[in-house]
Amino acid sequence: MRHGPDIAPIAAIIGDPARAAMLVALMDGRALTAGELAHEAGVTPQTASGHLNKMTDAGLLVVRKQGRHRYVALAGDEVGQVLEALMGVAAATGHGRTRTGPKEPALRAARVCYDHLAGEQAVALLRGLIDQGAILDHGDTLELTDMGTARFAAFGIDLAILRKSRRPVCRACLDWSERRFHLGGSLGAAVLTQIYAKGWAKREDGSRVVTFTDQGMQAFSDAFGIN
Amino acid sequence: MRHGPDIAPIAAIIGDPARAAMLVALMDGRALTAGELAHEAGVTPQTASGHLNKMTDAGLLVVRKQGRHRYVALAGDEVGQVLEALMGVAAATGHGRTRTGPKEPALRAARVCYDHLAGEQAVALLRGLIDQGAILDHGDTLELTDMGTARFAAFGIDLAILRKSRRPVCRACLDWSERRFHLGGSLGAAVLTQIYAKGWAKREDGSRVVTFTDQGMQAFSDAFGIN
DNA sequence: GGAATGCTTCGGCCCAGACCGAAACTTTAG
DNA sequence: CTAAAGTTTCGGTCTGGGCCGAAGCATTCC
Repeated sequence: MRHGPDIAPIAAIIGDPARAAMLVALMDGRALTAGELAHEAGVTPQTASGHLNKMTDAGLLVVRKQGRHRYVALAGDEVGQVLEALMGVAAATGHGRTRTGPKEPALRAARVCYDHLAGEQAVALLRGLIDQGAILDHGDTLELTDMGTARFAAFGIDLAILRKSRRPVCRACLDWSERRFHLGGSLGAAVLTQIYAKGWAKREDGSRVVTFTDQGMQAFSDAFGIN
Repeated sequence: MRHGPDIAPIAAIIGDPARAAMLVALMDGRALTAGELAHEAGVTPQTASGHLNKMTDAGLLVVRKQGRHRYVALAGDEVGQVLEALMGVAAATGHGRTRTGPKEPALRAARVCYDHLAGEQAVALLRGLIDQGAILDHGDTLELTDMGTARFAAFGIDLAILRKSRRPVCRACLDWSERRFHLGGSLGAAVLTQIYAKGWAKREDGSRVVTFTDQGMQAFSDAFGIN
């Protein structure tokens, strides 16, 4: 502990099986109630309550009380990124039977990563945007071109609004199943929102899987120049 | 625990203060002996031995026995990336006094990240390489151009050798003090090696700080088109 | 109003695991 | 060969913390 922040307390919090299960359950970006998380982790509500207190105190979660429910969500996409990174190491170092990613093919194809799209489709999306010249990757951050801004405006996303937030608009997020980058940040979140709004895809209940309709997949590919 | 690898055991291992101290001490990329790590973590050798066994079993460390010493190093740059990511969250969520990065200005300017350069200088380096057209950022990975290959050859780095290893040559590594990307991978490591070899800079003992000489800084800036 | 639901606090049990002392083992030094 | 240094294994102690039962607040429903 010569310098830099102390990572042990944070890692210790993630290191408990019940808490890790809760965090993973929250990785789809939804806000869940304390009771749902207790069931998810396989512990009683009073045990879960203690865990949630610890995680909010540590700044990993944010809470919103609403009626008699307590809705909990990940505190930010930074937390989600750490969880994905840990999954990468856990998968790589996992005792022998190293599976490259999720078992279910559906999960590998398209899933939710915190609040944006991940998986094969997401990787293809970013690749298509770069090939089209809508996004430049300038080393430190992804950079949206004017052409890209216009394209997203046509897609129904107003970049001016996104830029007002402190959250980075474009962010390269490492996909632990594909081992490639996909589009994160507020723009990545907005794209997923639009995909839902247009009815191209919907989220499977109780899972991170995102299922595209046939027409949705076609429209998605056309819109972003995939293959 | 619906799907995906189990992150709790890995996080639990990092979550112990003594083990976290050892891992952080190893982040400068050197291989340290078991005794040195015991001292670093403030525990007795026999306690450290147990910790090292756990971490090697988990795949976080690699060991090389040499004489009566046991040299230990991080198992790969993936592990280093997780540690840096955890530092980012620990710094961001750390009780109020959020410092953006290392306190010491020297540490912020240039330091070692696993086995390559990090800090302001490293970020400037990658920026310069991209501006020069030596490296293209193609979304998923950084891509070295032919021009870049020639430039590095002139710098004394043989890319053909680097490409033989399974380790990625170019890798974008997120700098937790600068919050920007710098050059990692085997090429990043080779650059740092050459900087040492040319006498442009040297590592401070017992610290991650890298100190450039005046001429070294000048030569470094000239070589990579910084500012 | 009473009853049900969701969540929290309190108290106590219990176990994993971090720690060290002592001693053995291995390699280098003299 | 003896001595010393580095490391490991064994045995035992002890504390931190995860867990649940019971009870106590809120909020909503009837």
